Amino acid sequence: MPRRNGGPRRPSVTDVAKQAGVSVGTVSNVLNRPDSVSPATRAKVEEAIGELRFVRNASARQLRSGEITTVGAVVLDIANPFFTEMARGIEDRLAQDDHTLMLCSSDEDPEREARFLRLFEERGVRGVIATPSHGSLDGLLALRERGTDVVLLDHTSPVPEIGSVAVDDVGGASLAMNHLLDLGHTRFVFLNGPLTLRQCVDRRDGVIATLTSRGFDPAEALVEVNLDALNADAADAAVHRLLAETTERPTAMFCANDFTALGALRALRDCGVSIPGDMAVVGYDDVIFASMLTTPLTSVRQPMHTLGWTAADMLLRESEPGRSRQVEFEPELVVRASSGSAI
Amino acid sequence: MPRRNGGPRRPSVTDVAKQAGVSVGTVSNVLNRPDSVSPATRAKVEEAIGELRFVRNASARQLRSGEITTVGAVVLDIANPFFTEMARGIEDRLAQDDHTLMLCSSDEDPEREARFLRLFEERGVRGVIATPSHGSLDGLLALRERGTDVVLLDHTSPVPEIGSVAVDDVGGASLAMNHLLDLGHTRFVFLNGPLTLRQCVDRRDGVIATLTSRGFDPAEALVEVNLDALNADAADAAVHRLLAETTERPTAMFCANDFTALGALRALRDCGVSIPGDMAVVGYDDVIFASMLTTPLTSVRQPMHTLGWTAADMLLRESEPGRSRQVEFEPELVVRASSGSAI
DNA sequence: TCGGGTGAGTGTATCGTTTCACCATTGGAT
DNA sequence: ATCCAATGGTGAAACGATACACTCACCCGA
Repeated sequence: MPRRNGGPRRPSVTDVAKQAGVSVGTVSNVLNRPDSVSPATRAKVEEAIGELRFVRNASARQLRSGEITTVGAVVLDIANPFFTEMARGIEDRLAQDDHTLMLCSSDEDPEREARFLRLFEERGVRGVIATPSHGSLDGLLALRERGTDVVLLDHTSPVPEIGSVAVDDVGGASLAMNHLLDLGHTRFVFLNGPLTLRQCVDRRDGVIATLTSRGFDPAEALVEVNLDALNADAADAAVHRLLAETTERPTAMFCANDFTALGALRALRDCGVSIPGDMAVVGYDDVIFASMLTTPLTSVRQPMHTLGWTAADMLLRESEPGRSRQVEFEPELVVRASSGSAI
Repeated sequence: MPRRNGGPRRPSVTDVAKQAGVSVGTVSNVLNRPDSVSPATRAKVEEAIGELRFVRNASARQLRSGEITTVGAVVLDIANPFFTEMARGIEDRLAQDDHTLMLCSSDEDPEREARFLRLFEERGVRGVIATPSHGSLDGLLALRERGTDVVLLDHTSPVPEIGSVAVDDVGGASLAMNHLLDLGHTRFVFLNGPLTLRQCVDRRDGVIATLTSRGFDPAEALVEVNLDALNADAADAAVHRLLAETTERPTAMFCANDFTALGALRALRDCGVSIPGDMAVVGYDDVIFASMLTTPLTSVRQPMHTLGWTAADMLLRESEPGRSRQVEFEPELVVRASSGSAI
């Protein structure tokens, strides 16, 4: 039975009732419907609560009443500012309705993800917000089918029963490329990540489409580099290789992610390429330190806080009829020194 | 009563028992002590569980058995990599014992902190790990007194009933200063934060002590700058002011935090001060991007993951007798290009 | 044949709340 | 005097899973 660690049993409503000389029902009323109790008895009960240091038992409460004020969230990586910023947004929306967030990091491991989903379900959470790891949505779909509300984050939902909040990655890439084209650049590098990630595929589509629509032949104007992972070291190495091989060097570079942009910047400086003079650079995500680099980084900003806020909002309004279930936001370009002007 | 959202009631052990033609006790045995059930009946029960898509109700389970596998943690800022890295450490240790973490961010707001502590207590968590906001430990002490185990993180405990895991900030500052002294520097800037933060006070003590012990008079060799907040913009402005005012410029700078170091680097470059040629710079925390700057930053690394791991370990072993309750780790200096050599 | 041991399964009390049908007491209105 | 409604309060029945004391076969050795 639940005891204080090593100590005596925690006081229950029964103890409070005894101490105050009333029935348990009255104690419960004081706790949940204080207006329906006379001031005198309420005072007595409250005093007893204080004296005994009574603290409600959430398990019993939830078991009986079924009232749920917890929402579960699984993100890909809790160490990435992109996700923590979204978590902030979720939390802020939940706080408005006195709900709380239970945050877990799947580390892109489907097994961990499944474990957390089961945990949430056993807990009987109000709903789950998830950034699915690695394509497979089966677990989430099954969960939804068993009756738990689900909202997808940074991933568009393929089915109408599951809501989703995402960002237009095709459009984001267009923003970046149009910016560079407007500056007069004609030869580009696209430093992209693995094409198993939806984000990378979408951003590539945006790059290609933009070039084509502006009258360029991608096969000619674009050098594509695909990294194994979206991190700085991989980017650093790739850029070194690129500079060594290429004879006619491009003048602009679009990176799929700010971390890769960071690595690229390091490599470029290493090789004596000035930024933005010899090479304009644009990143993606606008993470916290993008503006704090020695050469502040132009980047595509995603409304991270709003994403989280909206997902939580969608979950809490789940029962409302006829609202839109698939939301997509537009990213925004933040221009800083690293792109500059080609003229 | 707990229902699927909008759907029928979730199946319970009773439903499973009926479906499988056994008693509820047997179902419970299959769930918790599968070896004590014959293979034939176990199969029947498991089939029923699958058919009905039965999922345990955690509230009822916890209410009856008192078994707790959740630990609560409150950190100051979930967006700071320093804290998320510690959270990782906590989670890794908890996973070993099949426990899970409920992570909350107090945003340094004592009211939010109190709200989360109450939530944890009502939930009957196994214990709480907290980085206390703003000095006052009263809430934590009261919680402990009511029987919930508590471990302090990045803060030394003033009382024996509460364990703590912290880092020697005095020693960390010494590492940084000794490094700069060894390089031959003789005039220093200490870019510190507000002295209401324990960390800033301790680091200052370390700076002063080190200078003194190496034969310098701090009043002469050291320029102290106290920022209102530990962020890049404040540091940037302060360094601009400093360079304008000072006639005999110091050659080395120690920053209380990597974010302030970032701002300082920006200001220095702005003013044409070369790094590390004209000014060596050392930061604190070794956050993720410290190594990825154009001039990689020398920084004092704290064993963040280990801190979290140890705190969780301490909590899980709470009942063991005679183990040390106040742990302090030593930080480590990571030397990179930004400090270089003064010779 | 009997007593005892063992393995498999049953039935019910229990955890701490909330809910809800139900009583008592009051103070008017009829 | 009688009835009615309102007000404040009671106490037992849930909620779903677990623990535990118990029954019932069945087998074994004496």
